[in-house]
Parts: sequence; C-alpha cells; structure tokens
Amino acid sequence: MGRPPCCDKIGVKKGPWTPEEDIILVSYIQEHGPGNWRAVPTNTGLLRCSKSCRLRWTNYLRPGIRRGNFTDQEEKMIIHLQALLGNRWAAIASYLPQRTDNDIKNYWNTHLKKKLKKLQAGVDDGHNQDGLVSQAPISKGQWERRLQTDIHMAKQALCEALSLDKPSNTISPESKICPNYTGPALQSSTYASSTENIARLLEGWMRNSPKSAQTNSDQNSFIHNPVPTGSSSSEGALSATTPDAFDSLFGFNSSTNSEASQAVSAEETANFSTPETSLFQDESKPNMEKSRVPLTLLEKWLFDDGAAAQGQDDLIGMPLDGTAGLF
DNA sequence: AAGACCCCCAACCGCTAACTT
DNA sequence: CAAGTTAGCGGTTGGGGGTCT
Repeated sequence: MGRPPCCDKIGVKKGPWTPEEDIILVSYIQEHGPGNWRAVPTNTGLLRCSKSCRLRWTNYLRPGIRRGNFTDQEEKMIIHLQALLGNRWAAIASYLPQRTDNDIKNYWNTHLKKKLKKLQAGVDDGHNQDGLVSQAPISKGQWERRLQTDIHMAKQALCEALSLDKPSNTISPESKICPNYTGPALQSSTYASSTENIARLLEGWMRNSPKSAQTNSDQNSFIHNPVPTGSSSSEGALSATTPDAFDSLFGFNSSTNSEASQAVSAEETANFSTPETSLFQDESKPNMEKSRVPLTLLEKWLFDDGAAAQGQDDLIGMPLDGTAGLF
C-alpha cells in the first residue's frame, strides 16, 4: 500500500486563504492548541488539507511573527547561519524566533542570494559566482585549512550576529555562551498588516459575538492550559476572548507603532522566554528544541574558544568569503 | 494610459524523519 | 521489527502587485 495523500484531493480548497478561513483556524487553534493537524479540517469544517492548515498557522497566523523589513542584524545572522548550517531554514529560523523558516528562505532566495552574488562578482578572485565557498579544485591540505577557516569564521560570525542587539534583562542560553548576546532584536519593523487585519477582523467579529468580556486570567488559563476543559465549539472559544485579550494572547497589538507591544511581542516570541509565555512557540515550532540541541552543542563548542580567543578585530578582518563586504 | 516585464511571497508539492500500532 | 501514518522540512511555483517602457 502506498503512502496515502495527506488529504482527499477532491473537495480540498487550494489557493489563498480567506479571512473567514483564518478566523476559523485561529479560533480552533485557540481552543485546542496547535497540533493534531489531521483533525483540523474535520473538526473545523475547513475545506483545506491538514498540511495547508499547518502551513497557514506556522507561516502566517502564528503569534509573534514579524514580517518584512529584515534588519541588518537579521540579514547578517541569516547569511552567517546559512554559511554555517546550509539551507536548513528551520534550524536558522530557530535562531530568529520572530521569523518563519519560509520567510527566511524567501528572503534568502530573493534578496540575500542576489546580494551575495553581486558582491562576489565585484570581488571575484577565483571564487565562483554561486556560493560562499569556492568549488575550485584544491588539495586536501588546502581543503582542510579552508574548512578550519570557514568554521572559525562561522564561529565568529555567529557570535557577532548573536551579540548585536539586546534587551538588558533577557537571559538566554546564548548569553551564557556568547557573553555579548542578550536576546533577539527589538527593531522598529512592524508586524504584517495581514496579521493585524486578522486581529482586527477577529476584533470586529468578537464584538458581534454574544459573549463579550472575560478576565485576563481566563486568557492566561488558556495559555497555561491549552487543553480544552470542557464542551465547546470553536465559536465559543473565540467569543470567550476579548479583542484586547486576543492581542495580548497573541503577542501583538493593533497599534504597530507601540514600542511596548513590540517589546511584549519580542519577549513572548523569543525562544528563550519563560515557560508560561511559550505555548504557541513551543507548539508552533515543536521540533525547534530538537533541532536546536545539536546546534546548541555546536554553539557551545563554537563559542567556548571562539568568543574568548578572538578579539573584535578578527571579526572585522575576517570576511566570510566575501560576505563581510556587506557590512 | 497600457502593456510587458520583474519581483516578492504565500502556498503547494514531494520527500523523509519520527512516531504509532 | 515492520508497516502504516503523520508532521515537518526544503524546493518550487504561480498569482498579484509594482516598475519600466
């Protein structure tokens, strides 16, 4: 028996999601939490395959996602992490908790690849045009030296990237490894208007719903206890959340210029946040920890000698096959 | 003003690792 | 342990919006 399709091809809707579908999905996940995606289309009545629902959630509806306007620091980090990890977008995304792997992948393919290519063309001295590392034939000794150098540079670059911007009170695993690192960037970029729109949409929708206000503790109880406690339709779950609570629950605020809301979002979405803030992060990137484990070990190894042994001068003077020209 | 072209990104597809029975 | 099932990942595509001519 072959592998069955993830969903019946007949009657499955494809293409862009409508706000209504988003609402249904969000309200369902709000009630049941992410996971068990196979049950989502059945239980919600959405004419979407489970995969599509998961993708929609992880790439778009998931709280705390920052979209567009990649900062220099993020760019830098992506470039170096890509050099270090290759096209392991999920792993790279785990270091940028506010970005989805899809987003990073898209950004890499549409912006960074081009940028690096251009730069490499400018400084081409035997390196090829396609990647960071020359594919020209080299001797084994050269290759080993090169590998060592690449690892060395990647170490430094990662340390550097992680040390860029820092809310002062955040204590992260990275901060232990790399003393300069104190957390993810809190930049001026805004969340996706589309996410906002959904929040607004929900806001309006909820205003019309029979139930209105609930206490924050109720919202928090959802955060702390995502398992449904009793009977309810998705509609009930949604109506049990006030717009404000929804904002706080989802870690964003409809006023995107609010520094406070951004701070909250960043904090809540940070992978290194406290357990009580991390329901969605834990669930939306369930294998993040898994994928991070070897990386963390790697980082430890990277930073143990990298951060201590190398001065900042080296960072400046040590281009990552031409990428340093970017900065 | 309008058609052609380009770019971006949301979503899809296929593969595979991980989990369950 | 093997077969079946599910979730997640990375590559790719296509539609829509923006820019150019």
